[in-house]
Amino acid sequence: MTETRAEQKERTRRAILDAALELTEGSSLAALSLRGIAKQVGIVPTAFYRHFDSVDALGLALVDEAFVSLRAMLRAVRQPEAADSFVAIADASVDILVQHVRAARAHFAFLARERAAGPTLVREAIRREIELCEHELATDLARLPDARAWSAADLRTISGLIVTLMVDAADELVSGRPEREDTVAQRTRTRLRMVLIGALHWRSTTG
Amino acid sequence: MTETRAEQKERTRRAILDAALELTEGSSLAALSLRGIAKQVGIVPTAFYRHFDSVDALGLALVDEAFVSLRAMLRAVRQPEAADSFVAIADASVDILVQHVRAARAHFAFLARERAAGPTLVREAIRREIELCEHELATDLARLPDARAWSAADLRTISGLIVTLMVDAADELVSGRPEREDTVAQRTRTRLRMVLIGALHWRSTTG
DNA sequence: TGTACATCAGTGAACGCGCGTTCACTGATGTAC
DNA sequence: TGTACATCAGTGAACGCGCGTTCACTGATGTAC
Repeated sequence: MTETRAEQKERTRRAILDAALELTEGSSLAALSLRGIAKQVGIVPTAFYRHFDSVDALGLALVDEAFVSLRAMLRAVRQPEAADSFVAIADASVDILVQHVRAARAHFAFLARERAAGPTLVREAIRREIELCEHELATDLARLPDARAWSAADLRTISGLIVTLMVDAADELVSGRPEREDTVAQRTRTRLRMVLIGALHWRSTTG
Repeated sequence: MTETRAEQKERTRRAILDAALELTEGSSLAALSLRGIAKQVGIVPTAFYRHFDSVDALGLALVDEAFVSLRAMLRAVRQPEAADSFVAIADASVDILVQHVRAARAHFAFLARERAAGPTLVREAIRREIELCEHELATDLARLPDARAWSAADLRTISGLIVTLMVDAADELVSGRPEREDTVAQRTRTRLRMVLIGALHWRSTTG
């Protein structure tokens, strides 16, 4: 045999998750239909229950999966590297965002959608994840020598701004045509530069 | 009689639209159910057809309504007034945003949701409206004396940044608890200040 | 290697339910004289 | 003002459909000897 039963089962499970991600595009998690998924996968509706306890359980699995992709990106962004300036870090982060969104487009599209229109619990979970991200960025920024002039509140403002711009870029990347990728990346780099210039002149103009 | 037949009919139509907006919260336009609306309004499902041709037609009416609220806000923001600085304009714009979101919360919540998860046509319409908004802001900014140092591309970057931050603020206002209103407003004002400082130092550091 | 049995991914019929929409109706409101 | 008729917002029965989930089943894959 070329494929064990376990491998075949995993392949079907994967196909169900992929079909769910695909069908969710253009509507939402709440509108997912078991029978639609089954049709797309090429199994009978009842076979679904060999892989998930219910449609809700599938929804949870999708959320978990998408979060794995999101956290993988955050980890990559935080990877310590020889960064000599804010601008260099920002540019590198945009590259990492673009790469990860390209590699797991369906997951990021799912997150972008459910962040605005998902069930309350999912919305809150995504929001919490983004807040965590802001907090970690603030911590990372605080370690840089140029950051000494900033108060804790300044750091929160700056990291909040950066994360908002990155989330907006991710939204654009998943909702636009793939050929817009470079445009969005370039625009986001410019935006981040402008924000960083504002941040660096912050105290000198207000304090 | 205290109410004409026409007035009563309009009241029911209004009740259908309000019920639809309320039921759409937490899910999406695609998941709207005629029978759910009818139950909420207190009419029999078939009475719906005295007011709308179909459920799709109701969806279009909601989009139209929400756009009226959005455009009313944009008009208010552009109202020429004695604004002596970018910061004063920005602060005033945040106030107008907060007021309008408070007054038409359901409409803005609808737009925030459908922008990410609505039918493709609706998503594109909202996106176009936001782009138009960026373009108008760029035009307005170009008229200000301080803007002479900026190229057309700079103007687009700046207005894009500002609109992105305002849209994010609107998202926060409709999805957070109402008591967060002041926090969101204050944070947005601070963000806009930082961006404007970056914009004012833009050419001097890069050109 | 061959046989007898166990496992279990996928099948197909069936269930009760809510869906959008149609149709002929009712009876209060509105109008013409 | 009173009467006879028209309008039409809302009613209630009915339709065909897709939904999630249950159940007993089949038959290929896997295992024990």
